[in-house]
This record gives sequence, C-alpha cells and structure tokens, in this order.
Amino acid sequence: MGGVTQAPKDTLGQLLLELHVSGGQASRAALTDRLGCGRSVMGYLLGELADRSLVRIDRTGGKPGGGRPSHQVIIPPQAPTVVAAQIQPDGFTVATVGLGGKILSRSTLPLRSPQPSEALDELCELMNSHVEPNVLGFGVAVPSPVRADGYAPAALHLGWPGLHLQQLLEEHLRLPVSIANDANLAALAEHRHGAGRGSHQLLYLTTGNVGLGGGVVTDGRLFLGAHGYAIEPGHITVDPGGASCPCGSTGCLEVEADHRALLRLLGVDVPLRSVAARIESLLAEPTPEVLEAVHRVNTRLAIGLGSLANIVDADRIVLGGTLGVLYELEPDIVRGKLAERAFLADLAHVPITPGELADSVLLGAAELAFQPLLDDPRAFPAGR
Amino acid sequence: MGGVTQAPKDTLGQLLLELHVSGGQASRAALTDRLGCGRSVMGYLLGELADRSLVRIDRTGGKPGGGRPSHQVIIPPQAPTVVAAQIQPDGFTVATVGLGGKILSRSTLPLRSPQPSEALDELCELMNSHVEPNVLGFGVAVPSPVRADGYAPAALHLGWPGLHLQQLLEEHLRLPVSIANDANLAALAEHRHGAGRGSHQLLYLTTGNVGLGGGVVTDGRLFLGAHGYAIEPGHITVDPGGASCPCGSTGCLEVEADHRALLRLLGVDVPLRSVAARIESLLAEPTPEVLEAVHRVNTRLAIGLGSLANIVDADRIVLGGTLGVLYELEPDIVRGKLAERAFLADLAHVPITPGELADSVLLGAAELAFQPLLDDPRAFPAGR
DNA sequence: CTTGTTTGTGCAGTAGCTGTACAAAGGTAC
DNA sequence: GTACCTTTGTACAGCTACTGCACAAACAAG
Repeated sequence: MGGVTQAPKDTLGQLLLELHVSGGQASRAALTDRLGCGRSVMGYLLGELADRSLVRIDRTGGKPGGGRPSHQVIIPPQAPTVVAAQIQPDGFTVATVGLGGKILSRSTLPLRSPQPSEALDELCELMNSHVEPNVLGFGVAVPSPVRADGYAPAALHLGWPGLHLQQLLEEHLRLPVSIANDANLAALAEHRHGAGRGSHQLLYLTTGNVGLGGGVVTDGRLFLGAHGYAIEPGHITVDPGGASCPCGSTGCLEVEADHRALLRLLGVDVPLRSVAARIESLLAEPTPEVLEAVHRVNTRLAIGLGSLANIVDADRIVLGGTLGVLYELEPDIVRGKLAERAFLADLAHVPITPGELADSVLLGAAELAFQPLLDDPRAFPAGR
Repeated sequence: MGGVTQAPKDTLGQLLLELHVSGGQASRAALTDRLGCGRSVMGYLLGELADRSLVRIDRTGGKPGGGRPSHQVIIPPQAPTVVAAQIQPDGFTVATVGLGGKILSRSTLPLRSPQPSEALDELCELMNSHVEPNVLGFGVAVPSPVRADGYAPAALHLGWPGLHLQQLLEEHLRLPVSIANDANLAALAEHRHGAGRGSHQLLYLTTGNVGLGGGVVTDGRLFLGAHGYAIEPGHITVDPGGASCPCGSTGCLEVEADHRALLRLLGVDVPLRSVAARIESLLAEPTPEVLEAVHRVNTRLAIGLGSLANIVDADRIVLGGTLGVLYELEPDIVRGKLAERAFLADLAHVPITPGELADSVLLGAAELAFQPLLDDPRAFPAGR
C-alpha cells in the first residue's frame, strides 16, 4: 500500500493531483484558482514540474474572455505512466495508464492454473511486458482484503490461501509494487475520475461476481483503518437471524444482497464466473418475478446503507457495477428505506449515483501506483 | 467545530500537542525523540513556544543515565487555559482546563428551566464567570448531533428543538466558542489523555443516562464526516425486526443495548435522570436476573461492535461509562461474539478496554477549545 | 583528571513559498 | 489605429520554518 493515506505533502503534489483529476489538461488560470495560490507561485510550481518533464505549456490557444488568454497546461506523452493489474476469479487484466487517468494499452489473460504461484508467474510476465522506460511502478487490485504490509489473508473467491502477495509479486517485478483491495481501489478511482469527483466524504459500494465490497474516501484519501482492512460493507449485520455467511457470521449484507442472493431468490444456479453476466441479462428485460427479487435485495441493501450512512456521514454515495442498475430500477424505494433508517435527514439526503467508470478497479490500481509521485513529485528524478 | 479535522500544520503544533498529551511535562530529549527532529530544531521550537509563554525550561533536574541530563520542559501556570462546558439533561458542568489536560476548577448548575433560551442564559453566565485573562476560548459538549456549522438538530433527550447552538452561545460569550457532540468529544479525550493514547484508529462507544454514542479518532483527528454527524453507533441496525426507535427506524443498537434496554429487560422503570445511577447500583451486586439481562444486552452490543469493527478496522476499542462495566462482567462472551461477526481475525483481535477518564466529555470539550492553538501556535500573540 | 556519552547551542545555509511591481496579450470604444 | 481596460504571466527580492554542522556543556566511570 503505497502511502494512499498520506495527503500530498506540498503544493506541488496538490497541483499535479489537480491536473491529474482534470484529465491531464487544464488552463493555468483555472489551476491557480483551484489551488488558491498566487500567479507567481504557479509559475514557480510549473517550472518545477516542467523540469521533471511532467508538464508542457501551450502558450497559444485558450479561450478569450476579456483579458489575456491563459496558457494551457498539458501532461505530455513522455510523462510517467504506471502498469495497473486486476486479479479476478477468471483471469487478469493489465493496462498501462498515464497521468490524467487514461488507459494507454491493455491486455487480458485467462486464469490457467489454480496454483497461486503459477498464476502469479503468468501475471508477472504479462505485467513485465507492459514495462517501458517511463513506467514508474505497478499497482495491483486484489479481490480480497489486503493488509497494510501487502498480506492478503483470504482471497476467498479465488480459492487461494493467505499469501504475502505484494512480496511474491516483488520477487518477479523490478519496479515498486503496491497492492490493495479491488473495491477500495474502485472507490478511489470513482473519486478521482468518476461519479465521486469533488466529494469530501465518498461512500462507495459495489458487487462483482460474488460478494459486496466498497470503500470510503475522506478528503481525497482512502479510509484504510488500522490494518488496511477498513470498510468491509459486505459484512455488516443486516439481520442477525439471517442466512449464514462463509465468514462465520449470519445475516451479513453480502449474503442478503449480493448477486448470488438475487439469483437464489429466483432459484437460478449458475457457475461463479458467469453470475454477473446472468444478472445483466435478467435485468435487461426484467420479469415481475425478477422485479420482486430486486425489491427484496434493494430493501436489504437500504438497511445496510442506513447503518453505513449513520457511521460515515457521506456527502455522496456511488453504487458501482450492477448495484447501480438495481438502484435505478427503484430509486425512490431505496431512498425511502434509507431515510427511515438514517438518524438525521442530512444523513439520508445525499446524492446517490451509479458509478461512471467502466474500468474503476483498474484505474484505482493505477492511482495506487501513482500515489508516491503525487505525494512528492520532487522525490522523482529532476532530469533535464 | 474548531478545526478538529485539521492536523497540526507544522512542527510547532506537533510539539505542543506532544507536550499536551504528556500531561504538561516532558524531558527535552524525549520530545526530540518523539518528534523525530534534530536537537537544534527543538531548541528553535522551544524558543518559539517560550516567546509565547507556552513553556518553561527547567535546567536543573532530569534523571542521569550516563550523559548530560536533559532539561525538563514544563507548561507554566500562566499558559493559556480554556473553559469547557458539558450540557446534560439535568444540568451543566463548567470547568477551567489547562494545557496538559488538567482540570483547574469546576462548577455545576442544575437545569432550572425547560426553555432553551433561559437555560442557555444561565449557562453563559456561569461560563463567563470562569473567564480569566489567560482563557483562550470556550468548548461546549452537547448531548445531540452537532453539524459543522454549530447547528444541533435534535437534542432529543433535552426536549429542545433544533437550534443554532453555537450562534446562540456566541451572542453571550466574548471569546471564541466551539461546540460538538459529547460522545465524539469523549472519544477525543480518551485518545489524548486516557485509554486510547497512542492509538491510530480508535473506536469509542459510551452510554449516558440514555442513548448510545461514540466516536472514531483516526491519526489523532476526530472522524466527523461530511456534515459533522459521523459515527452514530447508536443507530446502526442490529435487528431490522427489533424494537422501534424514536429516530424512526427499528432495531437500532441504541434501543437494543442502552441503559433503558437493560432496565426494560428487568422490568424497572425510573425517571430519565436517575437511570445511570440505578444501573450502577444494580451492577454493584448483580443478581442472576441482572446478569442474564446484561448477557442479552452484551450480545446485542457485540453484534453492533462486529459491524463497526468491519467498517472502522480499529486498533483499539474503548468502552466508556457503564458500557465498560457491562463488558468487564463477561469480556470473553463479548470478545467471542465479536470474533464471530468480524470478517477477519485482525478486526476482532483488538484490545478492548474501559474508559480511563472520569470527565471524558468535559476534557473533550476542552480539547475542542484548545485545537486552534494546537493547530497553529504561531497564530497566537507572541511576546510576553 | 581523563575519557566517553549524551545533551544543548550558535550560526550559516536552504527549500519553498509570498508579495510586489511590471510586462504581455487580448478585447472594446471611439 | 490608438487609447484604454481586463486578465494573465514573469522577474525578483524577501521571508519563514526549518536543517546540518561544529562545538560546548553536563554528567558518570575509571
């Protein structure tokens, strides 16, 4: 976990972050405004970034508007990039991502071996093949909780045992590696580049093929807790007398409201890897039975949302994946149940939106790898 | 809310905070160690603090130990103080508190009028009577959620309507006023001066006469959420089919596990203001019936703790007030149930301790008033 | 009285801003 | 086209909050 808890130390990091979340391009005047610094400071800071080939200044364009037109600040092609990887039950996705959050190239690899060591070898080979001279490091998203030291105690849905995943990967990769939980990273990505932009306290929930994960982003930083395990929304109790959960508890939100719960209500049984696809096809043209099952699941979700809202006090809630689709089938119901459970109106009157990013997890992994650069751009080679 | 979310901006604030949590006295060498700075920096910083009469250096004493004995750094009597106030259903407590967290004087006032405006007039008079030349400001703890702008939407147990409490108090007080929720402030106080010292992620729960509140302290800062309403542990759902709660929901932890819940199980009915006292007397020599009721309540509490642990990932859990007493009657039961509900062993294997402070709420209110000084000591008048 | 260890001090130096004055680049009015 | 306004970038001196180094002070052990 590469310092995601640390806020940028100085103004320079803030500037680079601002440019990064603006998609890699912004007018100099707008940046000065958003940083709240003087114009001369901006000149100094941009000089520092330019020394490190992190920005290029375009002195021509700019929209008029009365006075001298502002320069455009652009992240150039030779700026640093990172290699992001996503581990999924059925395979890997690897991508090269540039500052600004743009995916420059991507490749996928089906999981061929159930043995972690063999599978990781293949993953590392693919990741290494993405390395170019300007790659800073690797970020890896894992469908498992991840401890601050890089240990993944239980990639339940992969069938892997507890592994010192970061250490294992570092043995095969020659650049710095950071790893974290996939749902946490998706939350971070939606905050930086998606539906959570500008939020001060973002609550994010999502479902994959199985399980229900999420994350909280407070003032731009992932809420990681003491060990890195914070925000396991799938395992808050929504009904102590409910179904038993593989985690050992009963009535967890995950067993009551994830994709499998929905399929169970419908009496559908499909293999793990095609759960999400099946859900999607069912929701495309929902029958009355499907809608009723959706209603049951949404009701459970709203109970969980209520508990979370009372703890987190979010100013935005983003629902990733098909969770957003389920919500949009009956937003008023979910909002109503949330309002019942929320302790105060302010806790419930929060914008709820589906996620905006198709590759939130992958982009989040890239954010993880970019974080050291954003935290302290000056620590990176000043080059010519 | 006076900037409790802001970490000290500079090293000077960190130093003053370190001295503050050390009880107002520490050796210069120990401080240098804990700040991780050079000895010359410490000299410079102590000079800055001395210029502001915030410290006195005692060059004599010090324990030997091989080399030159280290000076003692002491907060002198003329250092700034604050006036802290606690609003309770049956009256007010007001105290003058010094740096280091020592209560210098205190007074109480029974609540004479059910009218907020009259009651607040009396409170302000008492608070003003505590003002001396070196008082920096006021901190007030309220048995209600408090919004970041000082609005208290529902002091349910006082019977007061929503009030712009901070504004109302400021009209009668001539020094800066900060207000916040009492349970949040108790959490902050236990972190700075009590059972939560040194914790990076503290989860605190407590009960008063009625209700169940708490707070989270992350890296030394109160977790306040988007509006200031974060961490209402009393209103997470522990049983959707459970008793209805005045908040409009059902099966809230508060109605299932607070003091009234315990008395309800025992068929005892006493007026609000004597609930806590009655609980205390019952627990002093518990009968088998009392123990059984305690068991029921502890079981509910553990369900809530499980949900909270899975979200917060604390490295310490502190139970304030009689919650700590209930826990200590059967710690293994609570720990066991928590382990069942926690998603991972690391989330449950957390030290659980009763609170250490008799006046946690009052001390927390003082912390609130001290915060601007700790955030930026240089902003306060230099020279003697 | 020497040696060793730990601690405080003086002072020159530096990074990272900050403010001010001014120049540049556009539009608009006449 | 020229004068004038607005907005923006630039140059440069100055400042604050550290940082590092060399050295002196205070004790204990021998």
